[in-house]
Amino acid sequence: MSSRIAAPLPTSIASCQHDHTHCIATAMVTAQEVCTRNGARLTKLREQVLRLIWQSHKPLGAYPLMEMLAHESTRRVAPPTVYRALEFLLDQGLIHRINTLNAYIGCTHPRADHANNFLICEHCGVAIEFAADQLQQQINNTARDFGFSIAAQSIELVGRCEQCETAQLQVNTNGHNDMDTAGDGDD
Amino acid sequence: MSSRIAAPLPTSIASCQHDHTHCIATAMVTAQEVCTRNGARLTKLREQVLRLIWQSHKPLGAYPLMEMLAHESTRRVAPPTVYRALEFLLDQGLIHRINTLNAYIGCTHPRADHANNFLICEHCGVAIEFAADQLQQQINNTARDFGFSIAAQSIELVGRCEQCETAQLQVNTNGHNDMDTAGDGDD
DNA sequence: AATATAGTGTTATATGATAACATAAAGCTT
DNA sequence: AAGCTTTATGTTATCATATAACACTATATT
Repeated sequence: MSSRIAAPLPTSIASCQHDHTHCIATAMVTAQEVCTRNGARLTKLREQVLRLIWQSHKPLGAYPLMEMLAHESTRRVAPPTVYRALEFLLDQGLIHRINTLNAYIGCTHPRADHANNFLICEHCGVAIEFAADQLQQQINNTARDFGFSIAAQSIELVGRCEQCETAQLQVNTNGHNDMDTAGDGDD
Repeated sequence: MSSRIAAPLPTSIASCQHDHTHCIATAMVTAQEVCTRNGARLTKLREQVLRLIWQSHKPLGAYPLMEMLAHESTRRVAPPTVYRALEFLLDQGLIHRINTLNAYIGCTHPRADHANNFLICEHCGVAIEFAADQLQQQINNTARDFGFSIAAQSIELVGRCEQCETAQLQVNTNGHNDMDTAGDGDD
């Protein structure tokens, strides 16, 4: 098996069995640490945006996020407000942008090298960040072969996560769809 | 060295030394073959769009493409016209979409498995499609480890191609920039 | 307190993509 | 070839994503 990032286990993320309150809490503490170390300010707005992004393990678009913000504060929130917060969080390595979806997701290991590698389930919407040493080695080899120096890397694998794939097989076998509402249940 | 796709050699693409007329000609012939085999129609418009995309090895946005079309035909061309042609060409595997850039580029090996792997030079704008067996193997391993089944894959490495990196080093050494106009010279 | 810097609010607009419906062209059937 | 069906393109309107420019406010520094 290839190496993975540590906790929380991605399979448990996808399986909706994990304590997501813990995910959020950890992320917020880590975020504060990262910002402090970088001499950056995790303002109220930025923290609010990060928390909203962490509401689930599904990538969140800027405009849905904007509406959530507006809903929380009863004031109007314009695009630049959101995009500036997103830019800050991206710069700090606290979130990633999923190019395939034009959406944003919390980084599960903000301290490590900031590769941008995701498994994206097209059924339940969950995006699982992964790191794999051997894979990274091959990436580096490829770049080296071409004399290419990498500044940013994005690997996005779109398909079906284990849970949805299994459920889908059941559909094929049973003749009815157990997963009709699966897409609505966050994390 | 990792395995690569066959001709034309990516390094020669980036070096602006290759016979790009040949690239275009080959692409158009292959496109016709692919369409014929698939029972699809490479209409005048679609061929025109494919040819325009193949004008360079730099990803081309839909709107620039639209203007080029309008310029060629003196009639107005609306977005759907372009996007439908792009969709067709994507379906046939004749072009790729570069998610990082919201842009489109000709596929250099439309017959092979349709991975979407690119080295994108942020200096000269050229995108080099690559295939590497060992890398692909690691991708597959990673997916397997997570029980994830891949439907579509996109690897985008952004950085500097060999030529631009070398030129940049010269800048650092000489104290002046030899590459000021490099971004303008297509392939 | 005065000043500088960083962050946020606000308006307008750029950029990328699609929905819905109308028209035209190509392929089939007789 | 005439009529029908299917596919492709034209056209208008609109949605979705993102940024530019400038005003104002809060925070940090002196």
